[in-house]
Amino acid sequence: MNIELGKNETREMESRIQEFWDKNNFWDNDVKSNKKSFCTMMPPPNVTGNLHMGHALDNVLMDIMCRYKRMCGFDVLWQPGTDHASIATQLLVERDLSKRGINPATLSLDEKLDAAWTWKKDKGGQIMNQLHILGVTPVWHRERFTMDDGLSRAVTKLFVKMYREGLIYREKRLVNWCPKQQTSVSDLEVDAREEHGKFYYFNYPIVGGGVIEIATTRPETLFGDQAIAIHPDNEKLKHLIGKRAIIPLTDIEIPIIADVHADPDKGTGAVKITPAHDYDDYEVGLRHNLTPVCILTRDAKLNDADVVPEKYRGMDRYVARKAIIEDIDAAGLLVKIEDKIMQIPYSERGGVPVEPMLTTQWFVDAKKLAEPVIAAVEAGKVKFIPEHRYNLFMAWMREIRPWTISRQLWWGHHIPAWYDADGNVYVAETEADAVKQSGGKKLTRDPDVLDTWFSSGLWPFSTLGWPDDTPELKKYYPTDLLYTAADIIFFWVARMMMMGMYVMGDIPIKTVNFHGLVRDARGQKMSKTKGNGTDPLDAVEKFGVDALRYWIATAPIGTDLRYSDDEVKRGSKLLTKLWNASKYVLMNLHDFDPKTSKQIPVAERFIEDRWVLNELNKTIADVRRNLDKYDNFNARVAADTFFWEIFCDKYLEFIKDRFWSPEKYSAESKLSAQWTLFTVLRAIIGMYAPFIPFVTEELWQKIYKEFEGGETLHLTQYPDVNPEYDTDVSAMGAALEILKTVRGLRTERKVGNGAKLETLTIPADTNPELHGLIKSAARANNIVLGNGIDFVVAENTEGK
RNA sequence: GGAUGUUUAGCUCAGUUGGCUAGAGCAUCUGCUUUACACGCAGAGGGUCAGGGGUUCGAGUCCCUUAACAUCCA
Repeated sequence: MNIELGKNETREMESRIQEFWDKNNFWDNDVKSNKKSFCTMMPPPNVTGNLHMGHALDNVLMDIMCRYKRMCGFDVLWQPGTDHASIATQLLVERDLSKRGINPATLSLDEKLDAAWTWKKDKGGQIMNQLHILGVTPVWHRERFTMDDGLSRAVTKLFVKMYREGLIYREKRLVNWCPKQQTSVSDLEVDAREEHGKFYYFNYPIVGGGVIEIATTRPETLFGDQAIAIHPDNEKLKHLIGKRAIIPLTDIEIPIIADVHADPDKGTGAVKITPAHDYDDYEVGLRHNLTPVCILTRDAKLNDADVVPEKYRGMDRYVARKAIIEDIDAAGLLVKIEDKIMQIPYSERGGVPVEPMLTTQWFVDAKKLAEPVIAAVEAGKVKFIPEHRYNLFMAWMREIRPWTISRQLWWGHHIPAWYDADGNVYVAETEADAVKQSGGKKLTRDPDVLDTWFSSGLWPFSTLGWPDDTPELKKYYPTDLLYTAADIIFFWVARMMMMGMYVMGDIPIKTVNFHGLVRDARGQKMSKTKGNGTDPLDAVEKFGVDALRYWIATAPIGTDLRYSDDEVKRGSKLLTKLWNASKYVLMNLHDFDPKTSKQIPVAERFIEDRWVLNELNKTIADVRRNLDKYDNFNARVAADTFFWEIFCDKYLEFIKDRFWSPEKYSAESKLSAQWTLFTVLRAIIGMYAPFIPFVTEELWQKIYKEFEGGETLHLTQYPDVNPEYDTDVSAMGAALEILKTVRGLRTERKVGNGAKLETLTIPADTNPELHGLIKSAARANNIVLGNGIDFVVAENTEGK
């Protein structure tokens, strides 16, 4: 073999290899093959998004597994695609329009949609191109978008089906309302933030004399009050139950009622009940037949309801709060104001506190959908990694509430419902169907769109062709594995589970692997506002894709990962080491040819040869065992330990003398080492292939392709345990011990590692098979058998 | 307030079902231009495994408890 490895020009090499892969569609699935399938779904990123470390983490971890499975002979389908991301995209498009001097509010729906599709066309490919750079191997030509025709058809079809089966319904009730975006949002899109607020105590005059003191954090809603509640067992106040109180600043009378909601130990023990503006109060209202009266506009200003005095109409909720308190004070009704730490629910996207708002929305009966999921997960059909996520998932599933799916937005899947002039609703897959249902009336379409997670919940089967009955669905559903960050366990994973069970009758994913967050070197969350984020592509420019991937493969299960350039440099070091080791192996194979050189049976090879093969076997078993349970971290550690410590630091050193001074050894000494080098290096390259696919491909192309045939390393068999390599190498332990002791003595006696030893004394009972190895590895001219270990340094070290 | 997780070397983390002297990388120190690699090699120092209690022949690992931190839910 006459192969020389030059300098490794990482980025040049990586783009060359990427181009080679791109030309060949190596990663295509084959639905017709008889191979066992391995299927996974790419969590669809926002179509207009930019690649960040989180995406890099998901996709590289997934890629390691897909490459591994492919090399294990699976028919791998990794389904890529992007999400329309409803509100997130809509905000970007509107911002872009405004920047160009166009007020989005003045555009028609069609004009806005045009703008969004144009934007999608321009920016939509970007994140996929960025992912591509990471060398990941989804089946690219199968890329889907949640608003594709096929996927949209799935959404419509399912909506109609669920409506007909009573799982989707339309109802007027309190929902989380974002006054900024002026849309409903689901419970999940609300974040509680701790804030310093105030607890206001003031009096309501009682009809017939006296006052009742209440405490509230939201005085501005008082015009919507429908009652004051007192706990029925409240000894101090229960005599007031049945009387009527007057809302301050008005002459409106409301009843004082008995309800357990009024905690005698909180505040004053009496609470104002505002059914249209508080979830608990809404429930109280239902119990007591109170009418919810809404006193806020869609942008959270006091409205024109009869109960709202003229003065406060049009005031923002917080302006009104201040004004009302001042006026209550002026009226002599204010008792006191206390500081209070409060949890304020904020709209995730809008960035302002949400308002419980009485509106008509579409809901999914999540409780019903959750039942079969809970049963399936309890039956062990879904594996969570790490396991403790099981509890989190199940707790949420068991307490799931109705899912608000309508959004007052324009970008997304428009709800397939139409109304006639009387407000009757017709749900149908097409407008024509709806008209038919109505008996030919003139209908208008529901203006709302669906929560983006409604369509992404269908992802595991809509991308496989549902609602059509496709061979892909039969073969690849349920999918095998999902890597994702824990923060979308409810948003996405739970919704996929519910939709999957409902539509397909089976869970959509067998194993869900949650990884941690990527943090900066100091452990801070990466965020745009802090500016401490690292663009994965910057890291690629600095260190190369393989180095970044190697770093990602150090992600221990379920814990956060800290990014720093130094960490990624470790990847570079490993790559350089692999390159140099390969270079060295090739130097020693220049007079070797696997096609013609004489075979040396493993049993006849030198003990160090048999030892390294034996260690290789153990390592391969270890790596495979870990990869089989999706543990990339321990797989990589096992490969590293073998490659660096066993192969490079020990084996390559042990055999040097056999190459430099062949005359001292048997005729087959060199061949024995050459065969061993040739096979072990191949196994190392194979083992590392899923982790660092570029450099391993390059090495394979240069060294092994001509002997093995085939086109790419990544479609060869993953290294497997070879029973022939399991020979008795137990004697080797003694040699390693002796050599370690000698090195220790060298340090102790300040004898450099390069210095020759005149004589080396080793224990008399040392296995003779080891003498040659010990002599050469310890750089000793003579071996003497004696008691313990000692040496005499050669006077004038020769060969210097 | 509830739930879960974390706490092991200066730093970042491993440590499988309880079992030889608790490991790695980085950092530190010492030596080495040994003909693949100084992005390297050979060594060294550094840990009361968060604190306390318990089970056991034996506990970083199992149980109880306390504390700090993190995340999720309310």
